[in-house]
Amino acid sequence: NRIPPEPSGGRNSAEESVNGLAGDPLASQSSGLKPASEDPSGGESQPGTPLPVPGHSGLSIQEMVAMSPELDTYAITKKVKEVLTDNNLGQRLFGETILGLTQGSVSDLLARPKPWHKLSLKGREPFVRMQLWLQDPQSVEKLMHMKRLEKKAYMKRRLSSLSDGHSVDGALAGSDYVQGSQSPGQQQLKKPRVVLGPEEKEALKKAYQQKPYPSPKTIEELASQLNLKTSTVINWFHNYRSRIRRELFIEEIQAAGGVGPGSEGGSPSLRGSKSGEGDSCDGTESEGTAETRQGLGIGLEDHRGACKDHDMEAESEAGGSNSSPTQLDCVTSGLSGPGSSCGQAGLGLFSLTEASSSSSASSTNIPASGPVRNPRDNNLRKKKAANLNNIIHRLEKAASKEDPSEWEF
DNA sequence: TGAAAGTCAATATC
DNA sequence: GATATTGACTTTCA
Repeated sequence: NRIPPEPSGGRNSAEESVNGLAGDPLASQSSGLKPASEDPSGGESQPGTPLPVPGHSGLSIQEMVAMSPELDTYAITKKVKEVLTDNNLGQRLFGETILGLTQGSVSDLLARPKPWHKLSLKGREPFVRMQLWLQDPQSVEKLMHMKRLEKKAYMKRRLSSLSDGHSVDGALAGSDYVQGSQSPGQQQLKKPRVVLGPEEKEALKKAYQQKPYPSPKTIEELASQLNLKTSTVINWFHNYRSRIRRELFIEEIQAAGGVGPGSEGGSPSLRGSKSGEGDSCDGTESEGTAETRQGLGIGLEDHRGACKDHDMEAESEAGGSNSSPTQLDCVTSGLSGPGSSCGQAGLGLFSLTEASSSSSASSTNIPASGPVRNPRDNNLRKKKAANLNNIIHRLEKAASKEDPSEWEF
């Protein structure tokens, strides 16, 4: 992975920023800006653990990551978002200058940080960088300075392009900063981005519910039925599994009562029909997650194991009957409604696959009687029902096997 | 070696 | 214009 080019020709790569945190020549100007971290040691929601400053300690960022104590990734991202918002600093500038990441990555990282213990060394690096940045009393000043430099450079380009009779965009397009170092010829060779339609996504999600780890044969079939490349289907499954897992981490933190986004009502899993529509691998939703799992003693690793088990079950079931359509038929035909023989695989007592994709409580099959509940309660109920489904399904599976050694939990 | 993790960058959305 | 999403790809890990 490369570090993005420098925006304005200045010394602002992430590496330099980190290594230069202690000794940056930028003068501290009193501007009334909210300091990045008035209390580096951290208040209740503050990123807590102060790190040694690389410039002083002589450590590389990798060494610092390796030596770093456990950091509260949620508190760090929360604080970073706060500082960026308060000072009107963009994710792009922050990402490219401080983290060496692109805007999209920064957005993702800030919105869905993974817990420290789930991160690899490489994954921890941005959080260490953020922590260092927060610790730096001049962090905001430096970034503001960078912003000014960028603006200056932009104005300069605009002026010169105007005098040359070229558009600014044209001038920008020719720079590394905007387009990278590709020549126009290379740009034309670029593959167009595949954008999956809602039907395709729906079919893939249904397929995922039945087989989170599809066999190559299933992938082939899915690809041909959806008219996609097999690599697209493979990528989709990789990405979906990965993103579902991340949603689960968020939920786990929330359930643990941490500083997670839930404390502000911003759980990604509850964002309506976007990424929150994620399903867990065994026919339930991602919402059937930590809270419930913890209560029932099912951890994430167990959950993942269940995915594979379920996959194998689905695999054997799919090819096992001649009298009913295969699961794949059901997935791609969209005929899994009531009365159809489709849509039953992987479901327990409550049918949550389709209905609970909506954030509306009434869309679940959970009885609506009783006192009016707030959305949080409904979500909890959905989670519990979904998890119950999962357990019941596996119990049923287990019970259907004569040899106890074949029971799968 | 396959799956997960991490990231880019095009595109969508606000 | 800034931020969010997501398909594709590379790197890391078990």
